[in-house]
Amino acid sequence: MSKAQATRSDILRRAMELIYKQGFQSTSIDDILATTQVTKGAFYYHFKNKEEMGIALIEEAMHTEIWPDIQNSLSTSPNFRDNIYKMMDKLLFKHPFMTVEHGCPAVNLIQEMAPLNEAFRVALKKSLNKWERAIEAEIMRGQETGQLGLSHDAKQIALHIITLYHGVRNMGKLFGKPYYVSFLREFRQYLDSLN
Amino acid sequence: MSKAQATRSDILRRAMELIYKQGFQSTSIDDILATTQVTKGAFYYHFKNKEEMGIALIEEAMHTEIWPDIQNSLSTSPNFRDNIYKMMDKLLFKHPFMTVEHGCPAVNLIQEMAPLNEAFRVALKKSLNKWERAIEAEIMRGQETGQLGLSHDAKQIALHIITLYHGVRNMGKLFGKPYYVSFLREFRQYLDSLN
DNA sequence: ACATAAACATACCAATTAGTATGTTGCAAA
DNA sequence: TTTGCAACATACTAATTGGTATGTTTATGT
Repeated sequence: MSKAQATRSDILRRAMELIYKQGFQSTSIDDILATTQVTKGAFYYHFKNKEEMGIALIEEAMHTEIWPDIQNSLSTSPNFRDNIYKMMDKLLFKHPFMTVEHGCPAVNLIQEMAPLNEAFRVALKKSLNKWERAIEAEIMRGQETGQLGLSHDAKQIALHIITLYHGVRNMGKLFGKPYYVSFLREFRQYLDSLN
Repeated sequence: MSKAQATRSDILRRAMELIYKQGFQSTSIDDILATTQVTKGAFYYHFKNKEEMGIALIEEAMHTEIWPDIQNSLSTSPNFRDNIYKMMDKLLFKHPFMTVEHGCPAVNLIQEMAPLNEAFRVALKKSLNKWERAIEAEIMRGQETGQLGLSHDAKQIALHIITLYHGVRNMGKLFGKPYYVSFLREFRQYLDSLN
């Protein structure tokens, strides 16, 4: 990685941390620069403006942070229910920097920015669609191997699972980690109720 | 209502609108004043600071906006499933100022402010607990009338329903009203799967 | 009618904001 | 070695921010 690429990556990493904790609009560029070796000139060399940096964040950082957990879970065991459950468990409990307190950066950004900025909405939707298709594929694999009836709509279930993830990430902010635990129980029951 | 109370109420109503659409941190006091007949002196006569106004918003406006929909649905029909379904339907489709685009003000505020401000977290949690208990009571009524097995944990189900509401409000920001429709179908199935 | 406090109105301030203008440095090709 | 551009660095600006200081008006009890 060239020095310039490293600078760009430093900006994005630090921006990710701060935006995750404070929100996009409330994180100033000076905030990001203050805790980095980067100056304002460097920032505006790499990004046209704050918005473009946010979009880059979604497309790059987001992708390298959350996607691995998903791919490490799905299609690993023959039982599709176990895989989806493991995916949820990993996202909620095993991620290196996501906390119950601050939730999930993708969920947060959707909440904050989707209504305000079309470019954000498109980038976030694209990112979520990828996840949805991965879950959908796992469910269809379950159907093909006879673990799940063909009458179920795989896409609808996939979206429902993502909806649950969004919900639990928000509820966790109020009720803390114990709610994650009780949610996972309910989630397991939901998966088993699909027959 | 005295003139002073009307002023205070004007501030809160307009603040609600703006905070709902832009978020708490990104709504400035000048924003609120600009579209009201209220001056800064009046604002700071009624509220110590922006934070205190936000707390008042949660406790008052929130309560008069969302609570009626809940009480108008629960305990109206003998079938507890119908009532809970109706509550969800009303909240999602029938509310006078909530839109799919901007979601639910309570959900938004939890997302944004719960990790940043303890007073907000407490006020929001209190507000949500009230809702949770109302749903829980409805479920227990269902158990007492033999519509639902006693082995179910009413509180856990109530929290799960609220989790779903949080999730769908967020997902709606990306996928629009059609997703609400498909979610409601899935929600009906979930309610019926509880036996 | 008048005192007194409640309910405002206006002018201001220091800090912060996104963004720009104008530099400088370092390295790679000629 | 010099030229040229990529990759920064520094200093600045106009606008916006939450909050305050210091007034004026309005209602209300006596």
